Amino acid sequence: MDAERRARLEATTRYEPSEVEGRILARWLEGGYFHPPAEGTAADNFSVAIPPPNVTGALHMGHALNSTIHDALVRLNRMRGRNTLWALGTDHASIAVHAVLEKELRAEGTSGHELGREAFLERAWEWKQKYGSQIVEQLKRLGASCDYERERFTLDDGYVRAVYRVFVSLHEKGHIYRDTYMVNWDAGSRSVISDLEVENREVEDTLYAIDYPIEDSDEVLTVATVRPETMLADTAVAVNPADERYRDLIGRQCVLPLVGRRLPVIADEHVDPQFATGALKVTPGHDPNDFEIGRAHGLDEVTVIGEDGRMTADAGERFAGLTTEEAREAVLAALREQGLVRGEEPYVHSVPYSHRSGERIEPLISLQWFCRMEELAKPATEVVERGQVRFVPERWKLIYLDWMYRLRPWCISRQLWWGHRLPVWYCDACEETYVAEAAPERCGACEGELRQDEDVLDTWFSSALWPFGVLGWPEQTPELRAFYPTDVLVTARDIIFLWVARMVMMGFEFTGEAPFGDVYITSVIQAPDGRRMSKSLGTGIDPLDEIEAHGADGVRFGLLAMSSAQDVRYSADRIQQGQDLANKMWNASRLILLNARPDALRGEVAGGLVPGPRPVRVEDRWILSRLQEAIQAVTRNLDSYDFAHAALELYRFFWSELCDWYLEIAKPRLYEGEAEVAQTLLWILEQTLALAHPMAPFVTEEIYTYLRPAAGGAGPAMLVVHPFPEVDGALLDDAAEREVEASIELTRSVRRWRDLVGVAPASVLPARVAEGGGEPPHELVARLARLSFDGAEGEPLASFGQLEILSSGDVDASQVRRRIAELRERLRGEVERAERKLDNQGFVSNAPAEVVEAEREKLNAFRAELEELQG
RNA sequence: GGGCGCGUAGCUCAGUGGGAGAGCGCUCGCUUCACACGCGAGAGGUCGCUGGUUCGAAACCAGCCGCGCCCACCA
Repeated sequence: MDAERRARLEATTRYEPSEVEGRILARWLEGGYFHPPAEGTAADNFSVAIPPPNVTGALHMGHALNSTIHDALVRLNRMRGRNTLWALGTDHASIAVHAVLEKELRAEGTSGHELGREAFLERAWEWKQKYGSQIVEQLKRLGASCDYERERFTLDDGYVRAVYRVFVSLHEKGHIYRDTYMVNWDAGSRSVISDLEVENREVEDTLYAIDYPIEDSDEVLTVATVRPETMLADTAVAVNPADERYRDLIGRQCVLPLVGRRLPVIADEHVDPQFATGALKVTPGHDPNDFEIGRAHGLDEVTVIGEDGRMTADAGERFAGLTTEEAREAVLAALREQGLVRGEEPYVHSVPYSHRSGERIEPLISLQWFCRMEELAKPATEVVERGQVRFVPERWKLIYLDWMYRLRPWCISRQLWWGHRLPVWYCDACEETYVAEAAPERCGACEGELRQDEDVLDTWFSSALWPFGVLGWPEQTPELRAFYPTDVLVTARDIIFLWVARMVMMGFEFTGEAPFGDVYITSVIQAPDGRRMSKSLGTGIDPLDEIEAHGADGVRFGLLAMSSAQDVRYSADRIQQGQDLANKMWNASRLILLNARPDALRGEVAGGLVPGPRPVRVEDRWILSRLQEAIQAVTRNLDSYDFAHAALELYRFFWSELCDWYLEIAKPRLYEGEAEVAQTLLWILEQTLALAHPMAPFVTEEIYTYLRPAAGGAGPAMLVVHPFPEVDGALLDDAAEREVEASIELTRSVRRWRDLVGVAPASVLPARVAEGGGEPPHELVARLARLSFDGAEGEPLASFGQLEILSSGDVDASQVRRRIAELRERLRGEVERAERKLDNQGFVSNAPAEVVEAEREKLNAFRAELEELQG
């Protein structure tokens, strides 16, 4: 280390993330560490594909958690020496882009409609060029080691080819078809949306009872509805076939009020005789349930509500042009005039809303493209049933399967412009339809002009191809060979159906295998008060602000530490804990690096950087053994997706064992220039940095820039490609652990005593080892508990095992006696409790032998301690 | 209507059959030559309630109370 760097290290008593992170990131990128060669096989390599963020998106807490988890896994595997790819890309996000641009255009006093398709798309591309890479830059801030040189966008030419290939193939197989069917119309985005994009909300409405006169009689049939305006499209009235009350009416006609249409009274099992009057007005054009009934009975499908959410001309002159709410009032007023409103009552029920625009869904009959799911679902269901695709936590498996078992056709066309325009052409002259990857020139039948379908595909249609699309499929690219299938998918539970299930289906259909092995479902991070984190509620916390304030490592550690199988509230304390850990690592490293003499290093370097450790004392063997346990625990936790425990185990080892005890114990030897302890410390530091790197990459990499020259520069150029530590069984040492832990306990006892008795912290107390007491207490106790064994004589004030503390000027003897009495009392209680337990025959005979044995040992220990206090 | 999950220290959460844990907060004490984003010591819990299984339950079972989420075409 040159003098200047050394001086800087000495002066920097606080780790400054903002000063470090940009510099370290640049070196990773320059070094090409995130850009693996497309070599080897997917079985040997490690790969993941990022859930492609929306181009409109800014990094939110969900991305931050997801990316931190991805990155921990990616870095872990890269350090294990696997050829590792984190495939990166962004999603075109039709609806979101439309929403953003429409807002801009409105501000300019125009609209997409006025602009027209071509100009709108031009504008969308401009917008994408300008803002689309924002989130990618933000991922870098987090330290995400994606392959930034292989970035994909779902509207790239290659990706479009993949989408078209899939569409055409599914069409050829008969899975994709065009049909007139009831769909979820979202007047907000002016498009149809899929069932999955609909959310049902509890709404308080009014249930109206309306009299429908029966033809050629004075009787009426009373129906119940919350949407009186839809009566204008009624084409029947239905009753349950088993309902005695109405049996005679079946086959007769009602006269639809206000309209005058004849409505047959039909019998259908769907009708619940218990509900309201047991008579259902049937509106096949505007209610999904009625649509089914209508199709079953061959009823007319009348439409009175248009795609703009307003009443159409077919609603009649009085109502045409009104919104549905206005129409409802107008219809009710007209019915009241005729005395046909029989009753009204408050009624709570669930109503569909668009998850995209937030507007109420209007069920409409529309000509759309659909994808049948039965065939596609088969292998995707089996593979999860068999556990070849494994959900973590496992409970999501049931939820996935439950959905797969009752899949319905997926409406895949959208009335938008930004996206993959359907590869479908129509000939208006002869009504031929062409589905092809490339536009046909003319109609093959009549040579007529062709017109391409105006619609684009559901954004999730293209996302479903992501794991192989991102690797260049349908071309047989080297990337595809090297990295498909991927190893694990990490995502949030809200897109298990929208995305995960569809990827599995498409994976099987087009590559013959599942696109990933494990599916890890992350926590959802809520606001600290337990509400949803959202911009509109004002409950969002910006990860970039947090990175700014606490450093990327702090944010990463905090997110991992708070992650769980449950949803969790955002914990600022956990982030702070991570920041503190980074600072602690920095300062512990300073202690070692500034005091270890590099010329002291001896021995061979194997794999890493520092020659193996040179333990000479029991505490050296102790910390090396503890380090092995920590490596084992962290590794196991990372491999089993238990990130919180991985993070907290690292913290515990580093702070509570390495810093609190070993560094304090070893310090004097380090200052004295002992070569062995210096080497041991440098080796432990190297191992620990590598262990922590997947979770806290920046601070560990920064420290490595000091460690490497200090250690002679033999190892890997950067920590990012340093071998991940492996447990060395030869370093596990139970005897050393027991011995040092006993010393730690002794130290704690002495400190507790000092504190209680009120000895000044700085004063060193005379102490000795009781006669015939065997081995003297370890010298580390003397240092850590501030005792001196310089042969002083005197009365013992207190004893801890063989250790006696002698009276001196600083101690109040009466206070000491009182405390000792209390301690004895407590120990007697412990002895009694243990004795009682061991007297319990049930316990002794039924509990496992080692449990009983452990209890006996405890009892003996308490008895011994008590005995010692008697002196 | 069906399903999933949660209720543990003041707060946020671990712990899933052998004597209640972490971080923060709180109290007391420390400019101890890596770190005050620090060091040492401590207080604080009838583990939602009621029953059961067990020698032993925070953990397993049943019921109840409270909270959250997902799925579902009863107007």
